[in-house]
Amino acid sequence: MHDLSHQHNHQHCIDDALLRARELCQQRNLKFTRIRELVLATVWANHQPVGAYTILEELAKESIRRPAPPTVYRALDFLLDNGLVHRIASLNAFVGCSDPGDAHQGHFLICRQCQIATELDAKLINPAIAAAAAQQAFTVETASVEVVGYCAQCHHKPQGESVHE
Amino acid sequence: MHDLSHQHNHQHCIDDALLRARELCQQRNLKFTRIRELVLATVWANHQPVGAYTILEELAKESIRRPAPPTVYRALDFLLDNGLVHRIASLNAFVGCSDPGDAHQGHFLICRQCQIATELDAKLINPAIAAAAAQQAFTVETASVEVVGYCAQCHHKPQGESVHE
DNA sequence: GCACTAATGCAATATTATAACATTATATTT
DNA sequence: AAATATAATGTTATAATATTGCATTAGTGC
Repeated sequence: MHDLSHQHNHQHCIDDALLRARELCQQRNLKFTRIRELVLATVWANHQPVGAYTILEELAKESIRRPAPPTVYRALDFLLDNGLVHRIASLNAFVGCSDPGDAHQGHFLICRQCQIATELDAKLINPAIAAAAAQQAFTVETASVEVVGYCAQCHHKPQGESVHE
Repeated sequence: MHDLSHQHNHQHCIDDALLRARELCQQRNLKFTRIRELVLATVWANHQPVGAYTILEELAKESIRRPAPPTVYRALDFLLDNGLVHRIASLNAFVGCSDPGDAHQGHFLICRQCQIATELDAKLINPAIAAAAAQQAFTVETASVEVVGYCAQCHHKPQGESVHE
């Protein structure tokens, strides 16, 4: 598990994520192109989920002509397909996967205040989902869990400091 | 629990949902207006989640001037606030709540083939979520679970032929 | 080089959702 | 009933998110 406390050497997260992505693509004979790398780096810029159009802004800074939305969405599709990022449907946003390679669904704790999305251990949740689904003879393909609340660092702090409200 | 088998008297679901909504609004001194009723009826037209703009089409059929999007979204907000419908973020769609009154989050099984969304028992899932969140000292406010797969009626059938259309 | 495929560029558009302000309906008080 | 207040709806415009379709470019194998 990674250090998700609010004061951590985040550059390490970014470097680590990019390195693992590079390795994973090499292993699978996939192309980790500049665009894909830039998009992944942007997603990993912090632990807050980031929207496609925010990523687009970042891409624009790095290129002469402003890229169009499909550029971002295609890169995101690639990263999603290869388990390098997760999409958080309730936020229409994307976040780096903390455990790529092992294909899995993202289950997230999302802090209302600092917006940090922490991937939670699927092993604790999936059995409960499997059991509940089995009750209805439902065959699970994918499952996503999105929990909203307050993280340990934020839940004692006053509300007003949030970007949200 | 309600009869969600594929051959059921669905008119009963609709009538029941509308009746309970009417009662709930009366109890809480809320106005169950024509628009809200129409929107709820559309959401309950079947067990498949329905998009806001599809609801808008239905509203258009019932009124002289075509309503604008805010009309639908405001009615949906009302219904969401009062636990009469749930929003399924991964589909940008809305589905009737099978247990209104008891304020709760929707946890859903969504069939890839027939698209029916079945609300699953939160009591089986929430403890697991609570436990996983507690591990990270995270305070849960709301949690949503969206499971995609094949329902009992569909999961042995060949792709492409749904029982209910 | 040539053919093939994957990736990207690019223009247009689709889909989902909200903001801001005007008007109408309902309820409450007088 | 008139006056006021509040909630609901109408209306216009626009924001935010995402996709389609087709052209072009880059890399790969022959």
